[in-house]
Amino acid sequence: MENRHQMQQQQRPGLTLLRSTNLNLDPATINTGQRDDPSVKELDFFPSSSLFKNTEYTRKRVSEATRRELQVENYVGPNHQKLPPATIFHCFAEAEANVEKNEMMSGQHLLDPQPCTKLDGKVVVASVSDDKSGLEARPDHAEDALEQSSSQSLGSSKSPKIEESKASELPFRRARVSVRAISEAPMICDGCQWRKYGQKISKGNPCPRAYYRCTMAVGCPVRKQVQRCTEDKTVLITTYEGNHNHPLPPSATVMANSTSAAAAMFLSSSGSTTSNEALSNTVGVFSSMPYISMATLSTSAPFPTITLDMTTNPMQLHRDPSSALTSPLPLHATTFPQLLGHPVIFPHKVEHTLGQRQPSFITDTMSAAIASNPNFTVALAAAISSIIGATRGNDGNNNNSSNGGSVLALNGTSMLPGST
DNA sequence: CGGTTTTGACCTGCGC
DNA sequence: GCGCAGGTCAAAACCG
Repeated sequence: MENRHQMQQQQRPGLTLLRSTNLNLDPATINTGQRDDPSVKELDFFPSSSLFKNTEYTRKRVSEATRRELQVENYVGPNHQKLPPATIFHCFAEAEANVEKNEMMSGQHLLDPQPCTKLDGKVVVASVSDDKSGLEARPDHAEDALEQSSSQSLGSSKSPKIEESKASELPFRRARVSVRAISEAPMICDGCQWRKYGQKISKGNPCPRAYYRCTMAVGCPVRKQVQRCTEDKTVLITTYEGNHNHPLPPSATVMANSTSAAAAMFLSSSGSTTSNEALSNTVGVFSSMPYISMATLSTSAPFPTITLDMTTNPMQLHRDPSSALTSPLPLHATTFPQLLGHPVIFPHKVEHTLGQRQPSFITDTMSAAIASNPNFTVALAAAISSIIGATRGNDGNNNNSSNGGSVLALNGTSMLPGST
């Protein structure tokens, strides 16, 4: 029996190791804005990295109008502190420097090619399947983390002893991020390429659960489960697990960042706080993600799971009308553009602009930078997240520090670098 | 023909 | 130890 299983493992590559080509992403699945929009500009976003040396990447167009929609929501640390303006400025300066650096390097892509963001030698990993210290993984350990994630996903193929020792080291072997969204489509389009490898009817739910594996890169450990909600068939529950080992297209990055931000906040909190605090902190993150109305955390499951509920009204659930930062704002029904391709409908969206909450000297800078260069938002997010990483390092000693981390919501989307 | 989906069998973990 | 349920494998069928 055991021998048979080992044979299965050895024979597996023939099926699971797939193409290095055929990465022609369906244009409909990429958030390119209005394709006929005259303001649409063309830009490269894929690297010529070794990973994709033999792949074909098409030039994708990104709507200028879509980019202008990017909004800086607010700056909230794990303890709900506002980020000091000086720190924000530092982030912008760093972001600008990185944008310039990236753009000067010919042949370099405009977006970070790695699932973790490198900043001046420091790597900040926002990972769904990460260990206790994973949010500040060292560069030379980034691959180890991925390897670990991968091996954990395929746990049965590893020796029980290794599994055991790893499990004993890690308070949570891995976390999952579950996204609830209203969709008529069989699967939400998150910009990644998936291969279905199984389907199962689980107990208590007549709707089958489908299992998908990311096929955008060989050996990518990311998996997801898709299932319809028993109570409401229009609600699609997508559960992500693992860490991409390849660059993501912008449309995928948005979702990946959002989910990784959730997991990252939870995991970082869980390392040094109680689960209640972790939950509190994690939920706090999503006060800056208007399209995510509810973030719940389940630690009763084998793996801690964060559920991002995009199906209900955020203001009714989590906004505190007495707070200046969370005062009621005009709402309107909208779709979430980053997930378009299939109509994923989010009931409400906070609508306000940069200047409403921040001192003008900051917001003007932000507006100009964001509007003029989409790369800036990416670099800015990376810079801010690097500060988060630094802050996390001090969390143990300084839980009430006013230099808390930050979450940057762009167009209602966390831009914390990382991946699902 | 190569990649994807289907689907029955199998493995593993967990509760009793 | 046994049964159950979730998760995965992999051969066959399907598809473009």
